[in-house]
Amino acid sequence: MTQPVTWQTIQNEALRRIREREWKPGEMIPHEADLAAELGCARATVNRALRELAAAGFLERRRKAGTRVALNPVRKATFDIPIIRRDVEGRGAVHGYRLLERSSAPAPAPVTTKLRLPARTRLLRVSALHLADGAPFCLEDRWVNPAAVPGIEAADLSAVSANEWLVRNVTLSGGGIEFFAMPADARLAAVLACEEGAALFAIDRTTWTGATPITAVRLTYAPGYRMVTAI
Amino acid sequence: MTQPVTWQTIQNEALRRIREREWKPGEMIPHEADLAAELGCARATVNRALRELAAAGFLERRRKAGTRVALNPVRKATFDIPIIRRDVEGRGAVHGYRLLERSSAPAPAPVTTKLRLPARTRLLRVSALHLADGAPFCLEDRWVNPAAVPGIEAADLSAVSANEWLVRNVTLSGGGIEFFAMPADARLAAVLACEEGAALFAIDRTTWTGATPITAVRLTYAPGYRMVTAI
DNA sequence: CAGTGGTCTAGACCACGGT
DNA sequence: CCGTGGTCTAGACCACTGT
Repeated sequence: MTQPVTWQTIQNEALRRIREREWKPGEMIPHEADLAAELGCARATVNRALRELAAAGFLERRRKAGTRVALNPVRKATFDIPIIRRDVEGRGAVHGYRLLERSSAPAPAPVTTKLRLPARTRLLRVSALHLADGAPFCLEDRWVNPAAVPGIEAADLSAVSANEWLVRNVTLSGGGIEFFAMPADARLAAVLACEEGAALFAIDRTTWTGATPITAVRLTYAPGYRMVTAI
Repeated sequence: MTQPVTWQTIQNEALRRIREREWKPGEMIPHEADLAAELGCARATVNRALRELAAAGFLERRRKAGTRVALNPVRKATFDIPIIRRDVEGRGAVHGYRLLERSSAPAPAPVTTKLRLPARTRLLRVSALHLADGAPFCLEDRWVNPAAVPGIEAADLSAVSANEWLVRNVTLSGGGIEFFAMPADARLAAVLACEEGAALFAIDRTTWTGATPITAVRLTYAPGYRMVTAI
């Protein structure tokens, strides 16, 4: 009944020892070589198991110092940020999309600052409303740097959302995300069909390709939206 | 000037090829063995580089089918969920803590449902306010399953927050998180020193050890709070 | 300086799953 | 069936860092 030793076997064993306090928080655990010998596998296997536990925040590893059980395990939550259509469909609803506005205009200061562009740079502005089963779901307010995204000027954003177009056509990139709550102003209340002052969940996202700013977007969700994940 | 080949070298090269459309979305990429030969390294090195790219959502890998560039790269955002004291201190403020309530009571239905406990199970209820530089920062409303957490009945939660006590004394193995916005009711407005109806950012979290429910907590943040991360 | 984790290599076997 | 990724091994060298 002894199953073959894989790195997951080792990982589960390590987790068990942490959970059952055989290895106590803050305490050093045996070296990779010792564990390999004890558990009857190669050091590389132990390494992979422990490396991932360290990445997940359960262990802290340093060269020479060794490995210890994390004292304050930082819980990490990973969110998938799907394109909105998928999000809607994942909730079992039919996705709808309405392009509200598309223009070129000097971007307001908060946007240019976040994208580190000169003040009042002309950017492409796209506003669109996402619907779930016909009801307002999420307002997408976006500013795109056309210099960094050739082709978007010509793209038909009435059929495919800018969100989706960018995911499909723009290079990989990094960026930042902020989650927060904000009250509905008159415009939001009208578009999202809620009362003025209603508490709305919102996401600000900026996207880059290397040092080139691509887009800044604010997604404002209709009341009741919850962003869910597992730890 | 040729630097030693590490898995990160390979990973960057792969990212470059994806970014510059040498490998197009949906397209198959060369096999591990071919890449290893081309890039002058062992297959295991290529494997690690590509495996992590697949985990990050850039590639899709299947046995026999091979590896292809993801068509809809799912953006993933990872949040560190620190203990609140650290969060406050990380913002350059002094953390304060006030225990508001501590009692034992039958938990309301939403809580017992989420924790999959019988209706009206008696749980330990802890309410506490976290302060940043003396101003209300976050209200912690928590229900703890005392059967699963021996020792908490005797713990002094006026000095250390329940949040921190649990992190230190229980091994949390899993759970769920939900982020949302909600309006301040009368109690929240009073405690967080904001107006009734103000838009507040809130987090519902449930925690488990294996199949045993440990705790359900709602963290409600004072207006203006933003949860920030990088992609 | 010396111990520990980080990584690479070359070879091997296996499980999955298209064909 | 058999190609592809998934993983293990044994040995090796290296980088970092505490002492």
